[in-house]
Amino acid sequence: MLPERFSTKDFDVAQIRSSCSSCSLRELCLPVGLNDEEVESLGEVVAHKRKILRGGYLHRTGTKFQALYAVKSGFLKTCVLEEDGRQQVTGFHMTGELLGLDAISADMHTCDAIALEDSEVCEIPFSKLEDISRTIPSLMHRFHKIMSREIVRDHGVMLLLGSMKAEERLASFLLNMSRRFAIRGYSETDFNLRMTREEIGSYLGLKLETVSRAFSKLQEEAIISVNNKHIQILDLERLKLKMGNISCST
Amino acid sequence: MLPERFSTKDFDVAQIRSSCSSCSLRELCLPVGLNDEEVESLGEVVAHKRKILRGGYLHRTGTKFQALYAVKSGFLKTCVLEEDGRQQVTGFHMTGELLGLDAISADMHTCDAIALEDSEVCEIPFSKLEDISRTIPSLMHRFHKIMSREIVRDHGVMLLLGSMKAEERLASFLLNMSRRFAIRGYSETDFNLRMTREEIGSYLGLKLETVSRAFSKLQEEAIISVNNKHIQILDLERLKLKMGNISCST
DNA sequence: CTTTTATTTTGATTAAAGTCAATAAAAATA
DNA sequence: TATTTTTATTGACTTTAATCAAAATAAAAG
Repeated sequence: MLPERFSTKDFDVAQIRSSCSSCSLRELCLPVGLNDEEVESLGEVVAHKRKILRGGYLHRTGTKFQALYAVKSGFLKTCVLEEDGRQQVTGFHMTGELLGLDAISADMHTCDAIALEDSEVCEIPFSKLEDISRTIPSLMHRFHKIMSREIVRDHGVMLLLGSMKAEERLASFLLNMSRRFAIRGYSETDFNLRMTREEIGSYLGLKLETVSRAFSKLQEEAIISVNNKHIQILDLERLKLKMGNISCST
Repeated sequence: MLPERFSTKDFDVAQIRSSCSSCSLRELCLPVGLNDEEVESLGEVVAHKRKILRGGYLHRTGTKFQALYAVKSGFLKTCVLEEDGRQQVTGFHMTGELLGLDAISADMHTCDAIALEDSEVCEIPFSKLEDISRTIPSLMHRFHKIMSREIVRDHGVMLLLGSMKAEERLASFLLNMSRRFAIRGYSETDFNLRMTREEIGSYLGLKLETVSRAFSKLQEEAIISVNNKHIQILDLERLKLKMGNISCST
């Protein structure tokens, strides 16, 4: 199901040192340049690995917060669900990304995290992470940057939801997916989406029919090619023009 | 311009100990229960105070990140501005709240912060905060909770922008304002908004005319009374019903 | 205090997206 | 493989909010 040009090269350094911190801690560790001793401390932090089958929950709203989760493989969505049935997908999460940051606030998860394909995560007990980050300032700083980046990302989504039209939103979404696949060594112009039109719609603040129509429109214009969940971007530049100069970092 | 029933009682403890950490550090310090020595360390952190006149910038997009800002008094908005002129108000900020969290990510401010009335902030140099939080774990944890809460708040705004109608959005906004005024000792049913209809609209993903119509609608229904920026909530319960069971914590 | 500028309200019209409905296609299950 | 269920597309129509425009009100500046 995954594209084929995936490379684990980036993770080799960590892989040699610690069994579980392999790709899961890429996000948190690699950019800070830890020494062997420091990485060893971290090895203790991420002792536990978890597999979640497609459709399964990594965590549910209201349950006690124990650990952050680093996505080792797979694809997940997070969504907030209100009593009245209103639902909003707040994010899609792929390899190397960190989940559970919202739960620190009230020691309780504020959203559901559901696997959109069989996935693996590493548990990072949060109290341990805080302990260790006291002795490794660069790790603490790195963690702060990750939290901050989530805030910046959310502000980008707010801009999208607050000021963009359906087609612009979809273009923005596709470019974001494209970039994130590219970072992980997959094709930036040819990929399979893991989520349904309804889930895309929820994330983009649109109904599934509107999402479907926007896909069809972009295909008519020969900007993308759509076969169900398989997307090919035929003209990256024109797709970027569609969203009108907005950066695709959301 | 501010409502009159304001009390500084909550801040007295800190005020005795350190001149500037008075109300500015309420958010960050008070709930962690620091001892005198710890508060003294913090006094060094928040040495610098700044006044911003109405319409003035606290910080601008793209400028180097140096410090977080704790609002000591006044009222500010933050907004992201795109090259094509698209603008989105990402938040309104009142006494005791912390600004600049988005800037940690790339060592650069990602939004403008503009005073909507004459305001005072305390600068909290971020590197110092990180240093000190190493020796005061409870402060570090408190800071993590604040960042996490910002993420939760943003998810709430995403839900609002993604799934609520104009009138529901405005009801949600008013209830949020009401709650935040109440926390600070002001009336929860009678207050002056500091922002224009256009700024409310930008925050809620609506045009100013739509915001105005929604105000008029709620007034017609005798749920609120509107006199320009002066709002009276006549029926808090019905206002809550308007937004359909969604919590007003955003 | 008067003039100018900015803000707010309201109406008429247009554009965009939602809703309802039918069909088709894909995926999951028996 | 056949059947059921889920997901996606498309059309017709409705609702919602945006746009355009004018007037009224409030705030700021001279």
